[in-house]
Amino acid sequence: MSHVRNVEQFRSSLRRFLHTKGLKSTRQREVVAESFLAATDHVSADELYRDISTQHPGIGYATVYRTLKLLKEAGLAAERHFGEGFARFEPLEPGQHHDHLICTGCGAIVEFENPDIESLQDRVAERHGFAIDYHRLELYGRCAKCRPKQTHS
Amino acid sequence: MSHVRNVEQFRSSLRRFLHTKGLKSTRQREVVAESFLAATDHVSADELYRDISTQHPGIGYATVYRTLKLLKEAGLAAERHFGEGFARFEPLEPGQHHDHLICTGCGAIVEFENPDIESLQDRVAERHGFAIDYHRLELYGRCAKCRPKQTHS
DNA sequence: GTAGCTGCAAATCATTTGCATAACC
DNA sequence: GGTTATGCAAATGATTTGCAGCTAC
Repeated sequence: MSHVRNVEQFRSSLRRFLHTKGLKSTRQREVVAESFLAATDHVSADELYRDISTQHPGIGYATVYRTLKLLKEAGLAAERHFGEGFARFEPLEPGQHHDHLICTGCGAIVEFENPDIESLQDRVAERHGFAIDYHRLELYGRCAKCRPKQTHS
Repeated sequence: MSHVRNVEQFRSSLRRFLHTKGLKSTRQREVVAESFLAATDHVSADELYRDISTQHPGIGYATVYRTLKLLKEAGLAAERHFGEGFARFEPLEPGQHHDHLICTGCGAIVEFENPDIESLQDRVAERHGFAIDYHRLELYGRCAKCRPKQTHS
């Protein structure tokens, strides 16, 4: 889903963000951003760090965390918590949003979008006087492969 | 919403659970369970510990955590993460479920239920071959009080 | 009795931060 | 050239665990 992405565009978005904020565009930040995009979606900071380490042993844990935080601020990454005790991150296509189906058997994560659900959410929020900025919807269950076979007996 | 609850029923559910598992019903576990029910919904372990401390200075942090874990296993408590860096817990009415509206201004948490959203979720899951066990839906935004006043200019 | 608990302190794990040095603009 | 970034190591904060003594069954 988010794999079809314009790397160049992502890179320049980041540069623009850094420039606007008076921050510097460094080799490390480019490397982290690049690896982040190249990685499977929903990497943890640790996974990303390890990925990077193989090619760039110099880059430290702290830099990975610091860069991920910047990417979030730039609106280029989203932080997710799937109840594993640590965070996972995914690249964000500007203006795009999706929710997740998580298989409690094999850990597979499937992304989906559903406008009908979203408009119902808006209606609920409105009813309570809220103005929604963002939301989180996760469905936990068993994927087709992990589903226990039907008991026919 | 979950404040109207039968304390006696909760207590006996816990006892039954402990007994089935060959675990013991102790004074501390009763105290923690009691305070948990008495507390405002969505307490953190820390808040609960402090609550308890005032009446029962002997009970330690570890016991609070351990009992909360038991309550989860017993299906009597749900653990929630609202992005604060720690967990919040709420008593669970058997078979009842609800979602949350969270104000990013004042931290207010409002519970809601919406069957229409739930059935759409089921349909989405089905389409992907998933069998849903549970889900999590959180809407983040500003409540009526915290909403910036409309800019009319 | 004895397996299962408790309380404390120490351990763990993810994430953050202080600081001296190094890199961008 | 001065400000901001990096990399390490140490700090933090939430949660867990080891262990010696205590308690329920």
